[in-house]
Amino acid sequence: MTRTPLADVACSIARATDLFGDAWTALIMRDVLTGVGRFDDLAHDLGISRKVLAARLARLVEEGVLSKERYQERPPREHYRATEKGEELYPVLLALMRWGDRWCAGTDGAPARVHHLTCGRDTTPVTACAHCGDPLTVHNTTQLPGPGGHTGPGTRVLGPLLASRAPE
Amino acid sequence: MTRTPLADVACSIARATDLFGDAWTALIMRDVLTGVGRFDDLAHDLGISRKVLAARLARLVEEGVLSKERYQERPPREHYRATEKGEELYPVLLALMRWGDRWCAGTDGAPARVHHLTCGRDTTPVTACAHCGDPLTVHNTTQLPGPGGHTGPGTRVLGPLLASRAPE
DNA sequence: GGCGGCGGGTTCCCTGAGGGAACTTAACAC
DNA sequence: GTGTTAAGTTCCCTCAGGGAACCCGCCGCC
Repeated sequence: MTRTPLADVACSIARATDLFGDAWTALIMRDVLTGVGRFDDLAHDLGISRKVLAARLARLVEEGVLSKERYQERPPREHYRATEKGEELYPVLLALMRWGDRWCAGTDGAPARVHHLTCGRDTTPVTACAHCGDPLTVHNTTQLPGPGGHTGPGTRVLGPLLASRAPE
Repeated sequence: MTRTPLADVACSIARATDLFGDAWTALIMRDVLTGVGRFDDLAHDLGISRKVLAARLARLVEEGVLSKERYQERPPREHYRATEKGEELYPVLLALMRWGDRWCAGTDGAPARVHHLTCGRDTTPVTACAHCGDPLTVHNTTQLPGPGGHTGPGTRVLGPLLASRAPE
């Protein structure tokens, strides 16, 4: 299959997707970020093949998203924890969860609530502008080439194409 | 392969991942949301196999994320556009892009900038609490079972496990 | 001190999804 | 009637994922 390598494309979405665009990675990160860090727990909880789980974990450790730590010496036991790089995937999970809540929830509502400890309320994650705090949508934003947007052969920028929408 | 079906798991992340947890889907949505909607344009832009592109588009249309519209009659030409359900995937893309910018960008910076038309500035997407506007992180939130969190066999809730972190 | 169990993987085989490229159909355009 | 563009479809091949069995170090215990 030789999955098309996306990491070298000049698009942060592609680069992130190269790691994250796998059905299991998001769920592994969900579990690890919520405290499930042991191999067997992950395997049982996710229903993932142990082989694939081992491969995913190795990849995530290699990428610096997880770290493997020995939490007891005798007998030697290890678990996986999120690094800072891994913890910052949390907003991606929240965005996915929010979308799933809105569009995939059954009649009885969302399967889980997010409780914001700081303000003490159940909350809904909103993707907002860092400056003005307004929610960002397709319609009130546009993408422009950035400093790293070298447009060589085979590279792509998250296109500044919004203005030139396809013909009506 | 019979990819493990995740849509029936009681977790919105799993449900969203069932659709979105594929390397191509995120990139297709990126393109469609930025105005690339024609089959050939997508195929060239992404470098995706045409067979897989056709399958992905069919799936996305079936799921109600994209719609296929005829934009000219003679000769008949069609393109794909995001539905409301599809447009709401934008925050997920922004979160992915932000993460990629922070952790995968080269020395020359992010490949693209997000410009917020409403406030007129280049912005950084922040995942914030809908109530107080504070950024949400792993540390200031916890997950609790929601109304749809029926914990039958084979179902899972994004666990309320944060408090009971694995042993140190 | 041998036996069972647990945690954390690794190995095996099998299926089927993805890659690549060629082929197809339909509607013009010259 | 030859060429071009758009939008798929078909073919073959390889390799990643699923499933289940196997393995190894280190216990606890009787």
